Amino acid sequence: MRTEAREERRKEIAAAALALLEAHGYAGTTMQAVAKRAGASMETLYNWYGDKTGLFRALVSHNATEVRDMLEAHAGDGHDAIAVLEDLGPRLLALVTGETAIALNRAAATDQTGELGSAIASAGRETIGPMVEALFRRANDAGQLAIGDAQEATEIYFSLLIGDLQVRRVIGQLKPLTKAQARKRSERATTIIRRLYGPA
Amino acid sequence: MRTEAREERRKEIAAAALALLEAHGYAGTTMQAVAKRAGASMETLYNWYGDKTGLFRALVSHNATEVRDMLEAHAGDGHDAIAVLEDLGPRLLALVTGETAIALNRAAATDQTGELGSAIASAGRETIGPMVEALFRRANDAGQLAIGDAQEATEIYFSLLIGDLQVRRVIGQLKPLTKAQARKRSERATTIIRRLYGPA
DNA sequence: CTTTTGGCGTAACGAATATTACGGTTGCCG
DNA sequence: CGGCAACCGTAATATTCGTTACGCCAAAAG
Repeated sequence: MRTEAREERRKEIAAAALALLEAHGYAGTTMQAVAKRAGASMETLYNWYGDKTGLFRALVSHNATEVRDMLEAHAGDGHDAIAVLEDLGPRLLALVTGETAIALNRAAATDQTGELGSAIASAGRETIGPMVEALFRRANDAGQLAIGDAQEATEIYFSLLIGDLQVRRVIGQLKPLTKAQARKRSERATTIIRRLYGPA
Repeated sequence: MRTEAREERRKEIAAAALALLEAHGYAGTTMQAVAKRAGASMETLYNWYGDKTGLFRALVSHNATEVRDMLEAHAGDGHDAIAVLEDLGPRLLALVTGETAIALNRAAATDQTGELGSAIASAGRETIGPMVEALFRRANDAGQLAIGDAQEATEIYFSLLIGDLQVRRVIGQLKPLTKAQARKRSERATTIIRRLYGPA
């Protein structure tokens, strides 16, 4: 199989596994079902991914790079860091509370090894975090905000933006946010950040 | 079996199930293991709880009332609502990020029916929430804080206090908080609340 | 064109476990 | 003092997957 076709097949398998994961959860997603839906064989699944955990680990990191690419495309380099933040907020919310992210978090919740959790965390903490932190630094340098500790500001911003939405989604107590809800919540977060760090 | 002894046995079963849940997760906790550890029979388990989900549903609501009682004992009626909040903060954090709560949330994450999630949410949203909301109202009436919308203030407070700690605990990416960490985080939340709502 | 590699579809294997069944025992109740 | 209802300990039962094995085919390699 040419590398190109193989890459294509990987995406098909990932898509199949993800769809099943979102629909039936980790335990409810069987290798057979993934194989059937992807039009792949069990042999391929096990040769490529080792075991079930490996398949979903690949899923998580695949998804993580997608998220990163998507965000970097919108991290913007405009002069107005706050405007970028206001654009980024609803986008981030949609991502972290979307079906895909929630399904992956649910899977990680049942994974005793913690590997899935690590993969998820590295996408969030180590990729998205620094991106927002850089934004705050720029806002500080531009005199838009007076930020002492950019890392703490980032933590506070995420707390305000996301809060407990993810857990509530994970335990099935919250429907996906509408665009309006996401925008409102994002606005609240930026408003508070402005009040906390706004220049005197 | 006398009602008293039966109540005792219920507690033993709950304790056994909870211990196993914390150690091995929902899927890893078998009914056999619960029976053995509790010194109960399978027959009793199924007669009393119906099925495995029923057992854990009972566990959640049992735990919820315990949490509520524990908090109500400390909700205090002192004049200084903020002082009460500062005492409550670390306690709340310890609860929601503790082994028990996290294990129950993990279980709810795998429960397709959403029943476990509902039980958890009703403990949080419908019990703890109003309790804190009342505190804010009192602080407002006492002139300590100038709060327009007590419900929104509560949401913001919880976001700042808890943030994404629970998800991170659930996916195994965070160890239980030390007392010092909990205190620090609680202080940050109250400080910000004061800056947002402090009287002019 | 022949060989070989990789992959498909399906079936078989084994282990795990939710749920049910049952014989024996204990303690309440009339 | 019997009888009965509840409960214990343990053993089936039946099903569900993760994982492995295999026969066949297509396409890449030489």
